[in-house]
Amino acid sequence: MPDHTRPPEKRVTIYDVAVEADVSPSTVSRAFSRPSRVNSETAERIRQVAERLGYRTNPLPRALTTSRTRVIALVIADITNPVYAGIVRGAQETAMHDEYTTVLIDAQESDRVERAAIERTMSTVDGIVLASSRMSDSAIRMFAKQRPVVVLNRSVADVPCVVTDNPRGVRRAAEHLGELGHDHITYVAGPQASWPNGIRWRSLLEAGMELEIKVRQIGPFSPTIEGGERAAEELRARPATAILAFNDQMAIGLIRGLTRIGVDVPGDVSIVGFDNTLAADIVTPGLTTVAAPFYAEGSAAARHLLTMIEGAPGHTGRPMVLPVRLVVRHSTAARDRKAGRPRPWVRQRPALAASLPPLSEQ
Amino acid sequence: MPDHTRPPEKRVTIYDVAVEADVSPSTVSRAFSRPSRVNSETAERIRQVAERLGYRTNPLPRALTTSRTRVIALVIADITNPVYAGIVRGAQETAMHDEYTTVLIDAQESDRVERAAIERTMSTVDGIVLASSRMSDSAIRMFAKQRPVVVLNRSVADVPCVVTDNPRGVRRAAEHLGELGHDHITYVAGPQASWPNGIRWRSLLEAGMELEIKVRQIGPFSPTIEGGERAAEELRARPATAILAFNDQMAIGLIRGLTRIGVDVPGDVSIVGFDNTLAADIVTPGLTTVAAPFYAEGSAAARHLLTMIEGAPGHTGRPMVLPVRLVVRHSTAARDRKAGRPRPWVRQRPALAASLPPLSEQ
DNA sequence: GCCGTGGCGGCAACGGGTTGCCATGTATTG
DNA sequence: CAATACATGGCAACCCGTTGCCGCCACGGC
Repeated sequence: MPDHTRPPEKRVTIYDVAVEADVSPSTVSRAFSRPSRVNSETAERIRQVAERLGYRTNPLPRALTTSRTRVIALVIADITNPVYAGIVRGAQETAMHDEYTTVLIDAQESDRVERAAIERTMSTVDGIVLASSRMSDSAIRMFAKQRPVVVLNRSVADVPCVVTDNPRGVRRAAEHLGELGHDHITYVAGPQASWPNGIRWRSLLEAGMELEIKVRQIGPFSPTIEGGERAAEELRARPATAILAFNDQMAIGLIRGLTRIGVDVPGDVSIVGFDNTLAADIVTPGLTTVAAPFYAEGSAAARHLLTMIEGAPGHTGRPMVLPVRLVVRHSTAARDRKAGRPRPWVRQRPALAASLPPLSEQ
Repeated sequence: MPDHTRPPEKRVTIYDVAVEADVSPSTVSRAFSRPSRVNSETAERIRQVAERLGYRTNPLPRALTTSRTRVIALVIADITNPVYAGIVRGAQETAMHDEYTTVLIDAQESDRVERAAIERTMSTVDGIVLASSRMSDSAIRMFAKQRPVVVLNRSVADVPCVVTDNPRGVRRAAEHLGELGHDHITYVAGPQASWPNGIRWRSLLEAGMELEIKVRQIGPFSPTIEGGERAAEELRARPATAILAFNDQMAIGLIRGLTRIGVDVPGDVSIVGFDNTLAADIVTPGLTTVAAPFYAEGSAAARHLLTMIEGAPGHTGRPMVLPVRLVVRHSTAARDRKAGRPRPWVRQRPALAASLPPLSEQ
C-alpha cells in the first residue's frame, strides 16, 4: 500500500540542486553568490534546476560564514507614537531597495526593554538604527563598538547621527509668534530624558535672546495628550499668551485642557506644536506646528547605516541635519486680536495672575 | 613596540569558553541548552567563565541545527495606520515574554510587497502572523503549508484565524442609530479587497433586516481621510441621515467633508466609525465608533502562533472571535433633533434629493 | 568480588552555504 | 611548439552550536 502522507517537505539545498544539475555543491553556491565565477551556461542550467526544485538560498548558513545577515534593526522608542510610522517606512524602503530586511524593535519608552531587545538581536543583524533611543550615551557607544550604529533624533559623540534642524524649527516658530505680536513664549517641556526636548528649549532660549522675546519653561510633562492637559491645568496659575509645546500630542492636550477651562485658542493663547502628525490636522483649531521630514529621516539613517555596513567610515564628525518647516494652521493668531476683551483666566484668578513669577526663569 | 590596536574583537565562542573552563565544547553547549545534563558544579564554573569572557550563544548556528530561530514575523498591511500599533505591541509583548523576537514587516498595502517580504523572511522565522493580509486566500494557504501561520482580521479556510466580532459591532452601531430614531443607514465602504469591509457590509444588511432599518452602500473609497472626503462629495447627490463608515479615518473625512458643505454633524447626519483610534477622540465632534481590542488581537494571535510552533495542532475549525464595544461620543444624535429645520443639502439640490435612488440597493 | 545502573563528559558528525586553493583544459603569446 | 595566462569547476576546510552515541567511573546490590 503506497504511503500517501506527503513527504516531510525537506528544504531544498544546494546539494539537491548539485546532484540534479550534475555539478558540485560549490558550483551551485557560486552560481548564486558569484555568477561571474562560473560559466554562464552552467550558471543558467543551475538556475533552471534550482527554479524547478524550488531552491532558495538559506540565509542562516550563509550568514554563518559571511557573517552578514542582510538584516538591520530599527529600534523606536514607542510604536504608539505616529511619528515613527514615517521613519519606519523610510528606513524599511531604503533597506528593501538594497535587499536588506528590517527588524523593528519597540522599546516601549523603556531603556531596560530597549537594551534587552538589542542585546538579544544584535548578533543577528548587520547594523542598528536607534530612533529616539532612551539609553545613555555610553550604552549607545558600547553597542556602536560592536556593530554599525546610526542614531536618529539625537546627537551622541563619536556615533553617526541624523537629526532634524530643531534650532531652525524653534526659531521659525518664535519668529511666527513674534510677528503675531507675542512677546512672551512659554515652552511646555516633554520628557527630560528626551534629547530633542533639551535642544528645543535651548534653541528657544537663544531665539528669545535674538528676537527679544521673553521665554520660560514649565514641565516636564508626559509627551501625550494627557501630559498636555496637565500642563493646561498648571497654566491656570501661570498664564501664557503664546505656547510652544514639545510635540503635537501635548499641544493637542493643551488645546483641549485650555478650551475646557474657558480659554480660547487662538483668541487668548496661541499654541505651536512639533512634528506635524496627522492629528495636528484633525484637531480643532488646526494646529500650527513644526513639520519634520520623517520619511527622509528614516531613509537617511538607513542609507547611512548601509554604507557603514559596506565598510564606509561612518562617523563624519558632525551629525547630518535635515530641514524642517513651519506649518501654519489656526492655533496661532495675533496677540491683540481680542484686545480689550478680558482674558478669562485673568478674570478667574486676578490675584495669582498679578503675582506671576518673572518670565524667562529657569 | 607593543601593538596598541585593539584586537579584532572576535566573537567569543563555546570553544573559547571550553578551553578556559577546561572542558569540551559540547559540555559548554550543554551547560546552556541542557543544564540538567551536566554536573551542576561544572555548569556553574562554565557559566562563570562564559560571563567573564562575555560569551553569548549565537542564535545563527543554533538555528542551523535546531531549525528554530525563536523569531516570529508580524506582517501588517500599513504601518501608517495607527490601528496596528496596538496589535504590534500585543504581539511583541507576548512573544518577548516567551523569549521570541518579533520581526515587523510593513506590506505598504501592496500584495506584491507583502509576498516578496514574506518570501525573503520566511526561512528565518518560526512562524508568521498576517495582520490584515492583502494576499489571496490561496497564497496564504501556500505559506501556511511551509510555516505556522495565524491570520488576523480575516477568515481563511484551513488556517487559524483571530478576528473581532464585526457582526456584533455593526449590530450595536445599528441599534444605537435605531434608538436615535434613524431608519436609514448608509454604509460608506472601504477597500473591496479588505475582508472586514465585506463582513461589515453583510452584517449591516443582516442587522438592517432584523431591526427594520433600511441600508445601502456607497463606495468603495480609500480607507483614509481623503477617501471620507470624497465620499462626502458623493453624498451631496445622495444624502443620508445616518452613516456607518468602514473606519475612523473615513468617518473623520466624512465629518470634515460634510461640515465643509454646510451639513451639520450630528445635527443633520449621524456618523459612526470603526476602530476607535486616537483620532476619534480628537476630532470635533468626537466620533462615535466601534472599538476593537487591538492589543488583545495581537497578543492572541502571537500566543496562538507560539503554541503552534511548540507543536500544537493549530487550526481549530472556527476562528477565535474577540469582543468589541461601541464607544458613543458626539457624532451621533437623535434624528429629529433639528426637526423642522430644512436640511442644507436638500435645500441646495432639491431636484437631486427628490430623485434619490431607492435605499437598500446593492 | 562481580555485574548492573546511572551520572557525566568527550568524540565526531551534522546543518547548509562559502571560499581558498588546486587541477584541468583551453586560449594566447612569442 | 613551448610557455604562460586564464577560465572553470571540484575538494575540503570552515563557520559554531547541537546531539547521538560511547566510554569511563562510582556506587549499590547480591
